[in-house]
Amino acid sequence: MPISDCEVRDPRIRRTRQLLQGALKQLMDQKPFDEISVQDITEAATVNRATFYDHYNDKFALLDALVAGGFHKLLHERNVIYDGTCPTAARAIVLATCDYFVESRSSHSECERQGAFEPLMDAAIAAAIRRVLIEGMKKSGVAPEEVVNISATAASWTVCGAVKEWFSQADRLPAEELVPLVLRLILPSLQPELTQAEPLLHG
Amino acid sequence: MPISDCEVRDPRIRRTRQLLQGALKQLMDQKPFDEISVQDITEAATVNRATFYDHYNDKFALLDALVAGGFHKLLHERNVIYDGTCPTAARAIVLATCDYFVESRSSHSECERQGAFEPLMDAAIAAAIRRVLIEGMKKSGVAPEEVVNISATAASWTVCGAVKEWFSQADRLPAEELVPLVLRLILPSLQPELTQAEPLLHG
DNA sequence: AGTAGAAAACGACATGTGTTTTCTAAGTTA
DNA sequence: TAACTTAGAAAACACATGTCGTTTTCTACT
Repeated sequence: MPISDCEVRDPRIRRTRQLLQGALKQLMDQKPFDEISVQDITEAATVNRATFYDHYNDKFALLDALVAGGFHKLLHERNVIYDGTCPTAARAIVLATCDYFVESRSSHSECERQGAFEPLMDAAIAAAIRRVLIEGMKKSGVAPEEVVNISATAASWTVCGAVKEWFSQADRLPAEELVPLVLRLILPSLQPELTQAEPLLHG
Repeated sequence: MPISDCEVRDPRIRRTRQLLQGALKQLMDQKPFDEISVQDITEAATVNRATFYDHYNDKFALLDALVAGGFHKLLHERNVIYDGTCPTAARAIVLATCDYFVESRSSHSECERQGAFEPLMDAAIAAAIRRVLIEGMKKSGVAPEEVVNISATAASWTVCGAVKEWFSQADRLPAEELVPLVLRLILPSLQPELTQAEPLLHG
């Protein structure tokens, strides 16, 4: 049964997970995710196959951890700290998402034929964005928690969906031009205090 | 090699796929998706296991077809035809999404422990919503195609994400109260013509 | 420094996967 | 209706998956 990733003291655990994630990362540069077996991963990681299952339920869980960790690290490197209001941070988040898509999908050999790969990547990225947004929105405390959660979730999915669509387009705009478009889409989510104020819709 | 689902003449093919989808649907009322094997499905469907692979690459593809088909049918039953502007249709889409989550997740025995199940469901639902939105927005032709695609994708993900979060909450609001909240979130996506007009953001 | 408790390695096992080949039965076209 | 065409059944194959005990190794704490 896998143990939570945060606050792992034992260096062996950190080491093993590092090896597994590194192995998956490396293998994904060579072949698509659904052609990679757990065996391949554990061999490349020089770890016993059974050990894999002490840490992750399946290779999807490993992918999830890899993407979430990588994206979160990317945000951290850029000092992205969302404070609940500032559009600069929102802008940085969108740009980071663009970069992450470009980086991690162009390398991951060719287009994935099918399977559960893309949805999982997307969900992991959205979850990472969501965490950052919720953290920031809670600090500014402009709305009740349920509304914050819904708003942050919606915003994270909006960013992820928009960037995904942008990335899928043959001759896509420069990322800088996508940003204001996306920012406008998520603005209402990031300002939940206005939500109940304006009677924008009728019937 | 699977054949496209639309425009299938041969009744044998329709029958087999119907059986497979029905079997999966039925099995998911009994146990979680990741405990269901292709064998289980084909046995319940009285179809040979090899035949399964003539139609779907794996059980994830079958799930995708099931969800996409089911949700699209739900929208159609309610005569949801998005015309590109009308909030009534948007409202109906949100409500339908709520209902679909409630119906299909509460029955699917317990919470799924892990795996790629939820992301796939979500992606399939979002894709179905996206199709409806794009169809409608293209008719009204208020924006260039790339912008329509990005907007529709973002909106569909927003709806799906918000409803998912709403559904995950312990004591959730009534769906009717969620609707205006979500509508406000997706309004900018549904009105892409305003996108370049207002200088809402600076810095 | 020594020890209790943990995590890792290992081999083995039952089951599931995806594909291939051959054969039959059913649908489609003329 | 007959000839053509193709879906599906059945069985077998190599390989992957997930799980179990057991043994070994290492960490963390006294």
